[in-house]
Amino acid sequence: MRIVVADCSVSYQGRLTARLDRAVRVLMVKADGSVLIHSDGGSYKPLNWMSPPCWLTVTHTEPDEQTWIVENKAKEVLTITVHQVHGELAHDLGVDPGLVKDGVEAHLQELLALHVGALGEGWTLVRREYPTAIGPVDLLCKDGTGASVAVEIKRRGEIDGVEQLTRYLELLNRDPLLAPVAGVLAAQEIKPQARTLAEDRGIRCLVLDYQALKGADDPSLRLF
Amino acid sequence: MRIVVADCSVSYQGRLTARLDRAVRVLMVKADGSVLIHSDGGSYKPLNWMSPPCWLTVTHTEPDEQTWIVENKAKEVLTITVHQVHGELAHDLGVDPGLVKDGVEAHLQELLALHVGALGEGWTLVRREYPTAIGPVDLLCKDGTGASVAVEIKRRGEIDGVEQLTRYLELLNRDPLLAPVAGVLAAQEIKPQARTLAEDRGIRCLVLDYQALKGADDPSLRLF
DNA sequence: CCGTAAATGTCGTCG
DNA sequence: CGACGACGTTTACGG
Repeated sequence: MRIVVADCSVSYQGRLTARLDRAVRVLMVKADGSVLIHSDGGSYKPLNWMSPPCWLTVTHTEPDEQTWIVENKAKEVLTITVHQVHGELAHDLGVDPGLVKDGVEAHLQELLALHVGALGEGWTLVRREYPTAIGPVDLLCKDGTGASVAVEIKRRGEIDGVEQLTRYLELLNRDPLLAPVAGVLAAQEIKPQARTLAEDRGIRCLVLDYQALKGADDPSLRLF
Repeated sequence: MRIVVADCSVSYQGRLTARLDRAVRVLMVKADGSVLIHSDGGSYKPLNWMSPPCWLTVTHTEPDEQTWIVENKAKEVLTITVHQVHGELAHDLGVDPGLVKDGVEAHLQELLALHVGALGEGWTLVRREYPTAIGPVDLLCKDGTGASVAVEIKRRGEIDGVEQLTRYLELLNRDPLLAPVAGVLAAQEIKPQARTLAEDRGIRCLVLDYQALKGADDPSLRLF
């Protein structure tokens, strides 16, 4: 990793054409050759960048000026003209152990698959990732009466999730072995608009309590 | 902007729970208090971060150890334990003039509006950005027989685009002066799932050749 | 390797 | 401020 604070101009030619006029910025060159150009604001997204795999070539066009050219296989080119270097720092970081996450959608699905009874009395799991022509349904279940229910799981329930589930339901209901198939949108948080649309379409909304699901050995599990 | 190369451990509690075990990383502290934690690989996305607006507090828990706590309004907390500092660099960058983009996206609509004949024999343009209650349709056309056709243009045709066009068609078909209105999804690339859904709904899929449209003076223009 | 869905998405625009 | 769509989306996961 090499970090350079420099007065620079930048141009990018690739999926679009973009340019950064001359200013002082931070250039981050990673071990794999990728380059990030950061300003002193915005969010984590750099002003401009080149992702690996890519190759950096530095040339001195003038005594006090460098030109960095970063290219990749797809012929995208990031060109950085370094007018003046204000600071520099380099260090070998080695390989990172990586981020360990907890609480994403996959975990919710896992937990709910394990405790499908939380959806209703006597419910059973048919399978996770039940395949359809347009993609897999998160959970396909049978309710207490043996009727099919498709469950779509989201961290946040929004319009998109309702649309997604609606598409699945439309397809599943064409299968005479399954039909009629009801729908449940399960999420840690459900936006009012999504709830309105879902209920309008006869889809049940269920707010999940992740903590309660995790502590599901606890019989005081509360989902409703 | 302040950059610190440090041996550190990190934890994040907020929309999810995540943790980074001890390793040497680059900590970038921006003028607005936001913090990025980068490793020597991956892409432009940091391993972990806190976006502005947020506030950084540094405490010395032990003589040779700092604890950085970054919090925001939503009570999300990023905690960085700095075990050892290997390098440091600070510089005032000032305000950046920002990225200037030259979009390609709008061009596609422009080009197709000019050469609407490419959609079919005898087609004519009614108008671009034809207004509906839920937003403008990219193109409204008449085909060779005088029937209405709504055209949705995307760089990449995905499910979302089909849903969008479906909503437009539903509205447009309520207008007795227009109905029946057919639909065309036109994109440089159409995903199989989107194609399946579109055709299921009677929406025609059309793959656009940007180069051919650009060289549209050339009578050998081929879209099909 | 390709395709699809998730994301602490981020970022603009528009109501 | 919230909703919606685009993004050089990026990233992870499954066939």
